[in-house]
Amino acid sequence: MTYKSEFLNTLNERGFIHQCSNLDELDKKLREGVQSAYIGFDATAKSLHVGNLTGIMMLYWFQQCGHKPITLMGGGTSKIGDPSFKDEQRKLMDDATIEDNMQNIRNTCFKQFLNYGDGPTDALMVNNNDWLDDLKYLDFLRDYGRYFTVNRMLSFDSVKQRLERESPLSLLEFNYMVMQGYDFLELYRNYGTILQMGGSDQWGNIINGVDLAHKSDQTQLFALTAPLLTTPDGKKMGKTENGAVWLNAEMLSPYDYYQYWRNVDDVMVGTLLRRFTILPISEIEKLEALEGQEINEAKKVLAFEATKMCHGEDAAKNAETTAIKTFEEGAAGGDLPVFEVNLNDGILFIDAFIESQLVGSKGEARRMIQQNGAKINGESVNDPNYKITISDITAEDYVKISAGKKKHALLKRAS
RNA sequence: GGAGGAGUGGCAGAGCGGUCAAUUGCACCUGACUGUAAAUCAGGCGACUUCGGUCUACGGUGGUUCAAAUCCAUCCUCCUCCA
Repeated sequence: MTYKSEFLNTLNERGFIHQCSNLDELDKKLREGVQSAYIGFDATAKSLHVGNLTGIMMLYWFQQCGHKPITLMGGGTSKIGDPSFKDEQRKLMDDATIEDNMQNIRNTCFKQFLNYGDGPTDALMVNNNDWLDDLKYLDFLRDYGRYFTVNRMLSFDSVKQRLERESPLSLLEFNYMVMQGYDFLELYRNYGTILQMGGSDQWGNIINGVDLAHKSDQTQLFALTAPLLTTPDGKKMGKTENGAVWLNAEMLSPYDYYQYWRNVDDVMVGTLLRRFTILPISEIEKLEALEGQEINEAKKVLAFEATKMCHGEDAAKNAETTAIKTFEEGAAGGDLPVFEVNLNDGILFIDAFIESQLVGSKGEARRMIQQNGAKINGESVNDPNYKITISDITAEDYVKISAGKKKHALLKRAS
């Protein structure tokens, strides 16, 4: 299927389109001139993670195609908590924390992908707290509450799941979808925003806004969702053993970010290249065609390009160099975490593990050593009481310790 | 407000006075095989340890007992039915 608008064509060939409330009409609108679209983001952490990247990329392309992207921060809704597919209630947050998170997200995450400013196609960041905070309960119920039926709200997957699991769903959280629907209306009225995008799990919430605008303002707004990324065994993307894959370099180093992409499943490579790099489709098709061991080449490109998008070209190059040194030459690269220790007195291998945060406890370190997973300068060491001293320092003036094959750290002597 | 039921490790879910740091599945970690992949196989999976043990844990708090995740009381939370 081809579209008339550049935006939809781009999204389509890159695998971003899952559901749309009215594709033809949206296609037409997008050709009529500059439009604005938004995606809502959570402000519960001080960084976004790769789970948000699909949305960010959609806004990226939206802007590249000559439109105005709006990033809506859920400052107000963060006070409530999205019940979608969560088993437990989210903890509530105070204003100061939320505000702090928002600034962080804007300056470290969005900035790499979107151009903010005052121009017609410059990105805009708004906080729904600005209008939600002042709502008067009775007025709101009278003006908008009448457009929502509980019957329908109960039929949403996000709610159904919660009820089926007999997990508590408070009225507070139940209201989340009403708030989110109202956001859309508010953005339409203030900025003429006609489109809300998101992951397919947000479909219900988005449609709420579309319906609300239709009923209250007799206008047609649009919903567009992207397929949720899952690995072949059905797991959600974006989590590692250690938690979320953050976009903020302070919370996850560019090297680790690079490694995340470098280690994705074979079968995901094509999808991810389309979605998270801006390489021309023709080039992606070539990379996708690689088989067997050669897929690694495609993964390197993916890792490099994705890291470049998020952290810039220099950081991507450093990460790549470190990866090559570490994995292909068995040496060590500059991006590995470095810890200064007093090597004159020596340090127990086990303690060095703890110190470098490669493991969480001494017991775990012992296990690692017993199971042959612990290495010093690439050599397995089986003695749990081994003491690292100056004699372990390599010609490059460091000691490399490894937990398993992928986690490495450098020890340097404290000066 | 009334009557029942339930709260166990990241999740699911056994145990129902000692042999329980707690069966099992999923998740996770390490090793082998590979390609920094997947699948498969082997081992591991509370903390500390002089590897003998020690400590903290089965919603909270008290209690019974030589001994409690298991019994009692009370509080909290959730579920179902009734008002």
